[in-house]
Amino acid sequence: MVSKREQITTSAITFLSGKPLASMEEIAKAAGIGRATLFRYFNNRQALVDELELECKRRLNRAIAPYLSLELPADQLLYQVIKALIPLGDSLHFLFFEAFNINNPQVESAFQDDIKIWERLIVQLQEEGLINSNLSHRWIARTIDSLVYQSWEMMNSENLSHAEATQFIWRTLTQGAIRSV
Amino acid sequence: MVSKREQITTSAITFLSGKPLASMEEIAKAAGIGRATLFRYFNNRQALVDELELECKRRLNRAIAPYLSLELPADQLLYQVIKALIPLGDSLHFLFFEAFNINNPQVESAFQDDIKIWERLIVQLQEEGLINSNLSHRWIARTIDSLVYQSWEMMNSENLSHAEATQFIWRTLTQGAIRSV
DNA sequence: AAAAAATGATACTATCACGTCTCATAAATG
DNA sequence: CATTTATGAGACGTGATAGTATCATTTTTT
Repeated sequence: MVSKREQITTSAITFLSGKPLASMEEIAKAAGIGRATLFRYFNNRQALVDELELECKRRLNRAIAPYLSLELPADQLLYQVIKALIPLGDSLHFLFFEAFNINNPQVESAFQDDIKIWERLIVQLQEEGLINSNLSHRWIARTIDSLVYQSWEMMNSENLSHAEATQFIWRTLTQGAIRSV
Repeated sequence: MVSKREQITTSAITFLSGKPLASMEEIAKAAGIGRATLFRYFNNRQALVDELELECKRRLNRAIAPYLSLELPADQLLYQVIKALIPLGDSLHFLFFEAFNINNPQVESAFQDDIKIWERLIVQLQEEGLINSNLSHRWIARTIDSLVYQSWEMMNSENLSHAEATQFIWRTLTQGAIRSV
């Protein structure tokens, strides 16, 4: 039994991930409710967006939490995390687009924890000698982000399956995409 | 001697790549002209955006044209193309953002040629046995796009140099970013 | 210097989306 | 069945922006 507020949230994340600049009326319509009702649940657009960002964060945390406690080797951990993120394309796409304008400091601070988890994972990879030492931490972190993001778009527009997406990302990360002579 | 129209175009591409939703007034101000003058050069926003997209396309073509005629091995060709694209971050970033809403069919068809050039390059790579055969053409094309795009953002926000960007992209493409045990 | 063209400022209209409010109706609750 | 609550439709005011039009001023041309 999900609350109506949760229904709206879920619908809005999906809808906004496809049309980030949609009006409140469009968001309401996509959720199957009237515009007035949407404003009854969320005082204004900012309140809605804040809520959506936090919900996305919760989803990401929930998806990867099981693996963080397993004490896996860093590369296996990374593989599991990527695999777990793939089905969360909506949330990730929404966050990527919204990342520019996270205004609410409360929301922003909530994401600091996740950034730390991410950094810790990269450092762990480095300590186990698994990072291509020619590349910087930041580059690697962003490359992973980019590939996950790209997967979502291709899963939407060019029927790429979850399984393929996971494999493509992993192969690209560990083997590269092309061979140089 | 560049025309005023070209000055405006250049300024607008740079400005919009940083603030894609800027108003006409902001675009005018960034170009150092009045809003009215901006509307004298471009009848409406759509006309401006169309022009900017075509200008970006011209820049990309101009940058890579020299290498297309050289009959290089595909991997060297790709390397040169990527290297040539790096300084065009503004144009690429603008196009990435605008890619969603290319409405003008005339503009859209103009980009078909480039897509073909891109596809041809990937096919050439494949024929020379340089593609990781576990990955699809589309995946590889998009991965390259993503990495170039990512470079632009990092060159802007985290003082990544052109040279580093080129090397990071190439290493990531040919070696991957991490090693798996 | 005189004429012509380009420009900036400003006012104006139209549109669109946000956010508020009211009211009639539907749904849930007792 | 009666009451309360939730909802949808729509009116309304507000503010931002697109696009048009005017006019004084600057710049360019001749």
